[in-house]
Amino acid sequence: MPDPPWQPPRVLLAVDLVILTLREARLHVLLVERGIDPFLGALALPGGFLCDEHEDIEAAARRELSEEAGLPDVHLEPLAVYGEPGRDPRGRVVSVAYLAIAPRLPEPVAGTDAAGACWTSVEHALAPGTKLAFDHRRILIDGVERARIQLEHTALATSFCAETFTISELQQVYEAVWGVRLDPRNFYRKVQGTRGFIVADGPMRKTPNGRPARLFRAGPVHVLNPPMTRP
Amino acid sequence: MPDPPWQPPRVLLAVDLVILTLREARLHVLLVERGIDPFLGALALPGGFLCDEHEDIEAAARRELSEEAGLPDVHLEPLAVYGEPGRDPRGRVVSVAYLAIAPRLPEPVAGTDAAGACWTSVEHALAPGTKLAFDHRRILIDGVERARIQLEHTALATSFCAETFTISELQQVYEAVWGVRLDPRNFYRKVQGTRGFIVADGPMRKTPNGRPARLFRAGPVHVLNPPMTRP
DNA sequence: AGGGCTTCCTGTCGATCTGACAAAAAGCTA
DNA sequence: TAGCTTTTTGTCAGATCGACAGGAAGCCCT
Repeated sequence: MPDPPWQPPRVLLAVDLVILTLREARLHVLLVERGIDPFLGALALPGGFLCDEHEDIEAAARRELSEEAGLPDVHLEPLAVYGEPGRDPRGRVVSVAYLAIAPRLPEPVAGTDAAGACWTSVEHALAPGTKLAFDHRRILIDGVERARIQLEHTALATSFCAETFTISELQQVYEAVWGVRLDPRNFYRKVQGTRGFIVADGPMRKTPNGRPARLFRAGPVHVLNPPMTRP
Repeated sequence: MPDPPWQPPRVLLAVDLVILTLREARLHVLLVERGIDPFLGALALPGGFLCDEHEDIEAAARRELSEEAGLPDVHLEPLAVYGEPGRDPRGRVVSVAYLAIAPRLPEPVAGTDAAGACWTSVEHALAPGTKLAFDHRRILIDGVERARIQLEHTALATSFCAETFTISELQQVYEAVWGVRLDPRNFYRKVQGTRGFIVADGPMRKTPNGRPARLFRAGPVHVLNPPMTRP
């Protein structure tokens, strides 16, 4: 059968980043104001196209992470693919979304490439009145839900914290991401009972207000056994 | 700044399917023998390129599911993206993998498009001597692991069963996918205690051997609360 | 008909985990 | 030193889980 040389279609490949952090005990996401044509001026997740045909997708995500947010070394994991035909008016664009978790940072962002990059509370970013470019609202919802699930089964929460942290700081991570209040005593017992989750960091202490707290750092294990269960 | 009209690179988009079922109480995956150039004659997961630029990715997965396996209506969910630059010798191919679960079928496959499609036990497909095309070994490993996790938290196990099933049939699903032996009495108690997982299907019974068993069908809920825990 | 076999279903029991508290310990401030 | 805050250590009842006993309900065989 002399088939005509049918060629499969080619698509544009993009990466989008859901970069989450904690600011003032609330979950925030990094949004940029778009400076080019589609959705110009609207808020969007950081991201961009593959720079050349030989660039690895995760490498592209790390490049955007560094270019647009100045965050070289943070937790990064694939989230999902978004390739609905009509999602980008420029043509067929398939986007690979990544979830990135950054510890609390002093100033919004420094040395960025995008016009205006700013931390926005997830509550505000997902409020009915806020418009996000493309299907970034859906991507953000999926990213937050993924973070919530990962907090249950993995040690992701330590990625929100600095190198050393107290147990109540870790608890604030869970409370902010899950959007619930937890009992400090039960949380203390649970976290201490999950071997390998956190390890004591010398007898050092810290003095915010009240009794000084012990300092810990991330433990060796990544999957929590038993898992943390949200109410 | 007069930027030269830089164009982002275009890539080929493919879908690959990890289609799992149960045969003789063991987990099987559908593999096809490749009939064209790269990895000709080798075993591979069913899949193919997007047929045109406007086809939805999940629609393409359903199309392949129907063309190569003759399975129109089965559980289908996105698995992951595989886009490493060197994974396909023909050029830059990014593949979206899907996980499909089919109930036990009488004959291997009927009315297929691919040359030789056959159910292979996952144990054999992942044995050290078996070679799979591209990075399909990695995709299969990820698919099986995903199925194991989904069995814990969702009612996916009912997708392996016929419309009505006994509790011990459901238990065989868990044992085959998890690769463990479970206590029938504790399994019975656990499944019955998870409300919405399975619902009784009349007082009907079945007679394989031994005392007749009650028949059930899939319940309304998809996420299990509490989850099933593997040992 | 009755014994033996298989599988299904119902319970029991101790160990463990969880959620809701009490209360002591250790700092600061007034 | 009293009062306040936050951390840390316990306590205790209820829920859950793994291991097991044993009855119930069919079949097969003699």
